[in-house]
Amino acid sequence: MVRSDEADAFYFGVYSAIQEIPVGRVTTYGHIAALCGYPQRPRQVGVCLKHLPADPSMRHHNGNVPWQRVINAKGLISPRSAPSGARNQAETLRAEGVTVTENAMGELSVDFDTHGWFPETLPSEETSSQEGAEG
DNA sequence: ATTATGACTAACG
DNA sequence: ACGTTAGCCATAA
Repeated sequence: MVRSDEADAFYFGVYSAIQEIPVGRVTTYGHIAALCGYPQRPRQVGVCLKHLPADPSMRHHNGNVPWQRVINAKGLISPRSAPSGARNQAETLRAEGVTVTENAMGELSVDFDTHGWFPETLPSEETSSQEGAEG
């Protein structure tokens, strides 16, 4: 299933970057895209995730990609993953220690200041790692 | 081949 | 603060 070298590299980069997200942290589609060297293609990150199983509990796929730690730039869990996928995603995040709150409109929100993970580069690419929530 | 859609986001009004 | 517009491009029809 070789789409193209470039696309394949993008997929690989996306999955790799997501796997670098620590337990109890979340980041955004745009940030994953940027880490892969494609800051203008956050949508494609969503496309990559769509290829993964909808059930985060089974995570028996492609290299255990913890896609539940990827949310949108507004700090909300993308409600389109499945009929109740966002709900399921929220439960999985809570199991990892992430505080997920629900708005009056039923939107599932995560506080970036508490759980955000936005390194400038992949920790694996750095000789020394630094991280922390910024505000 | 083209048209439409979408797990997105920054910019603009 | 909120809706609209523009950019992106893999998938699906």
